[in-house]
Amino acid sequence: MPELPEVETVRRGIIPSVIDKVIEKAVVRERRLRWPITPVLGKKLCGQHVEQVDRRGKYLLLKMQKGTLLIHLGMSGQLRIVPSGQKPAKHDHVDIIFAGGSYLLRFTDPRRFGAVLWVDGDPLQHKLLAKLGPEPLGESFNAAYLFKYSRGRKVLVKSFIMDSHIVAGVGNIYANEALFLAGIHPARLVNSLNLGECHKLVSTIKRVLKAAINAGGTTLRDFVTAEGKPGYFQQVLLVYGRVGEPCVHCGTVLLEMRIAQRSTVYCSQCQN
DNA sequence: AGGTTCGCCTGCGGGC
DNA sequence: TGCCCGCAGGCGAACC
Repeated sequence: MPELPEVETVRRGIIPSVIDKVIEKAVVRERRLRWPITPVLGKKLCGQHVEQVDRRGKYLLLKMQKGTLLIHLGMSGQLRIVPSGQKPAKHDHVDIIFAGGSYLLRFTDPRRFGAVLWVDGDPLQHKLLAKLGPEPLGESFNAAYLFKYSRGRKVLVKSFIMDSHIVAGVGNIYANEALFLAGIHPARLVNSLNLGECHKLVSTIKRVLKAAINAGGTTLRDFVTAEGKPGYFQQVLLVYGRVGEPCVHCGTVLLEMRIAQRSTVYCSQCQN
């Protein structure tokens, strides 16, 4: 599952190949994604070129002259640059073909939780983006912000930091990791965090995301880069996927619980 | 309105 | 070997 660092890695990876390249056509083989791909996608893209590739949370924004292609990789999505001759495989749903190019941009997504949407006008006003919280790596996501918006909220801290309306793009893996590093139990009511704990949590969220981006988006088993290379898969995860194994800090066996139906791994000794 | 659960999907691993 | 089952989960929609 691509998390924010993986999406950022993809963004950086495709930039050199897509910027200023004129799009000849789009080939859509399967339009049933999270939302159906518009039948006019090809018409919208034809003759345009990508001016800029931005990211908002886990959404990629390919900005063109007449609008923006909004892409989400969902659980199993990939966005790769592949040679023009490469035949599409089973779950290769969309190809974006450049005029006279020797390669194309291919969207693949076995589970089809992802999305490929055309947006006319300002993409930030699009309903999927308009209500997103601040970027986790941005300055506006800070201790004061987390403290302020958590007051009076009766929700678990893990659910809170995974709420995209609070902060955009913190997924399950990094929520687990950040809470461990912050020494905060995932099932704490967010309202019970003091300002110091908010500070600690904000800084660990930023730290784990930055470290993963610097490592090239490597934490996921099935992640592939824009070049189609698998991630380096360094062992950087301290709690996620390590239930039953010893805590790297104190040696206590890590426990698992379900929070909002998502796997939550923590150290009962280090996280309070 | 805040909080919780649902549903969309396929691949994979384990049990038999 | 092959089938069945459960699990994985981002996130908007629907529900309470």
